Amino acid sequence: MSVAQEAKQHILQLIKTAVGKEYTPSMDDVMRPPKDDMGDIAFPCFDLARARKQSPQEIAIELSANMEVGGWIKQVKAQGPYVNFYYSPLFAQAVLQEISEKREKYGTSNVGAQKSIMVEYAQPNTHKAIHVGHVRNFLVGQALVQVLRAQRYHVIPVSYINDLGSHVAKVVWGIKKWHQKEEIIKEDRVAFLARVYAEVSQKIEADEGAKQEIAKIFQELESLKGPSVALWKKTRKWSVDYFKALFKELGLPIDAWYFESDLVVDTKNIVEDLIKKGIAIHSDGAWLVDLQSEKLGVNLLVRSDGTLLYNAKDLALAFRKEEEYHPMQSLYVIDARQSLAMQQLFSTLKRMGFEKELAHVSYEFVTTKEGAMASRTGNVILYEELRDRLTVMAKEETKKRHPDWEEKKLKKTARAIAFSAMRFSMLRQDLEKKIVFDFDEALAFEGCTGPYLLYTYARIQSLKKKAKTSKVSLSADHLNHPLEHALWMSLASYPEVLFAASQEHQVSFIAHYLFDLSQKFSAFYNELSVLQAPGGTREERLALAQATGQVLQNGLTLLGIETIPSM
RNA sequence: GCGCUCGUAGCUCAGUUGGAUAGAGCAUCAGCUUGCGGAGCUGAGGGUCGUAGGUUCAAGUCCUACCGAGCGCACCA
Repeated sequence: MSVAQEAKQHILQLIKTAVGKEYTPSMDDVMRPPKDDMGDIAFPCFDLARARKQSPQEIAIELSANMEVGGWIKQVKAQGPYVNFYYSPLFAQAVLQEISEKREKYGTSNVGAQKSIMVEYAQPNTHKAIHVGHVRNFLVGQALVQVLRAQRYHVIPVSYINDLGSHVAKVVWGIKKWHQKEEIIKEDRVAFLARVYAEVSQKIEADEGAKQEIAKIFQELESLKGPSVALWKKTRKWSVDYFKALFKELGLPIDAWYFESDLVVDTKNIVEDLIKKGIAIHSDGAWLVDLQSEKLGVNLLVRSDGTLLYNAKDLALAFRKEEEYHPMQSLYVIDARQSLAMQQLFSTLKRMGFEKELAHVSYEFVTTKEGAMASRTGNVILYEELRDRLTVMAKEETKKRHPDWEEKKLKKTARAIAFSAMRFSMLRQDLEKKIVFDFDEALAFEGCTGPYLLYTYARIQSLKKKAKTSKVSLSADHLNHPLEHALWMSLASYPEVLFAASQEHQVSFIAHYLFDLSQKFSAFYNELSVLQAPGGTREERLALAQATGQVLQNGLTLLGIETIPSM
C-alpha cells in the first residue's frame, strides 16, 4: 500500500471513531478539496446529515472537534459542510522516502499478481501502408501492456497479422494485371504494394469481371493452391518483414504472432462444428450465426462461394490463443468501428461454450481534417512521414541549442524528442474521442507535449548534477511553501493514478498526470531556488526535485517514452 | 430506420465516477533571465458546460426527449 493510501485509511479510521459505530466510511467517501488551501483530504457530511437529521455544517464542526490529530495529520478543520484534513511535513517525508526507496517501482502494486491477461493489438493488414491511425493502436496497446504489467498482471501481448483478406487478393490481382514485369527495389516494396492497393480499389469500382477474377484469386490463396500463391507468399513476406522492423523500432512488446492465413483449417473445422450443432444456419447461400435475439444482427461467417470471412477466423483465433496460453482474460485493442463485430464475436464464442472473460478496448480512429483515412483512396498520413518530419524538426531545434554537440548525440536526442512528441500526442487523448490529425499540432514541442515533459526531466537532471551531492534528505520540515506542498501532494497521488489507468484501460490518465506534475514542478522551480537555498531547505528541495524526476521517469517509461539527461 | 460514441473558452482537450467559486494547452495581449536550462514561468481577456425538462441537500457528471457531428448495421477487414 502506498503512503497516500495508508494516510487515507488512517483518516477513514479517524472519521469512523468520531462518528461512532453505526457508520463505516469507504475510500469513495473522501475526496480532494478543490483548492489546496482548503486542505488535503475532505470528508463531506451530507450523507450523515440526512441520517441524523442534522445540518451538515453542525456535523462537520462536531466531528472535527472530536478528532485527535498527530503524525501525518497536522490539522482538522470544519469548513462549511466539509471536514478538511491537512497533512503534516511527516507525511511529505514519508512520500519522499517511499519514492527514494522504491525508485522505478514507485507507483506499482501487485493487484494483478494472480491474473493473466492476453492483450491483442497491432493487427495491421499486409499489402497496405501503416498510417497514423495504426500508430494510435500500436502505442495505446503498448502503453496498456506496460501499465498492466506495472500492476503485476501476467500480460501476454499478441499481434494478429491480417495477411489473407480480400484486400490481399486485390493486390495480387493488380500486380499480375499491370505490374507483372516490374522490378521493385527493396526500399520501395511496401509503398509499391500500397500503391497497387489504392490503384485497384479505384479502378475496379464498377468492374464485375475484375471482381470475379479477384474472388477466384482469393479462393486460391485460402486453399494455398494455384498460380497466385507464389506471388502472395513473396509479397506477404515483404509486408511481414516490414512490420517486424517497424515493431522493433517502436519497441512494441509482442510475445506471440498470429497470422490469419494460418487459421484457415481451424476455422473450417469450427464452422463445420457450428453447422452440426445448429448454431450456424444457412441463409442466401452463406452461413451465419443469427444474433438478432440479442440485437446484434447476424454474424456472417462463410461467403456464398464457400470462402471464410474475418469474423469466422476470429473464432479460431480465440481458441488458438486459449489452447496456447489459456489466459484468464482477453483484451482486444481495436478501433471503435468494430464494436458490433466484437460483440458478435463474444456472443458467438459464448454460444460455443467459451467461458473466459473477453473485453473490447475500444478507441476512436484518427482522421484528417478532410475526413477518415482510407488506404483505399490513398488519403493517409503515413507513419514514416510523421516520424521523419518530427525527427528533422527535433534535430534542428536541438542543434540551435547545442551547436557543439557531436552528430551521434544530436541524433539520439532528436530521436527521443521526436518519439516523445508522437507518443504523447497519441496517448493523451481519451480513447473514446477521435483524434483529428493536424501536422501543426503534432509538430508542437511546447505546452502539453512530450518534449515539455522531457524538458522538465532534463532540468531536474541538470539540477542534480550541479548540486554535487548524492546525499538525500530524510526530512521534509521546510517544504511548507504552497508550491512545494502542491508538488509533494502530486507525487503522493501517482500510485492511485496508475491504478485507475490500469483498471479503466485509460493510459491517458498517466499522460495528464505527468503533464500536471511537470507544471507543478516548473512553477516550484521558477519561484524557489534549490541550490541557493539555506542548508536544510536546500537538501529537502533537492530531494523533492529528485523524487519528481523519478516519478516522471516512471510514468514516461510506462508510456513508452524514453527520457534523456539533457536536450 | 435501428444501434453505439461524442458535444465544455476562438481552436485542441481535462474535469478524480453526484460535491465547495467549471480548469489546462494553443492562439491574442501584458510582464519575467547580471539567479538551478526561456522547449520555461507569472498575469489578463475569453463559458447560458448543444437545447429543454426531470431526479436531489447538491448536476458538466445521472434519467427522458429533442438538436448537431461521427461511426456501425449480410457476403470488407
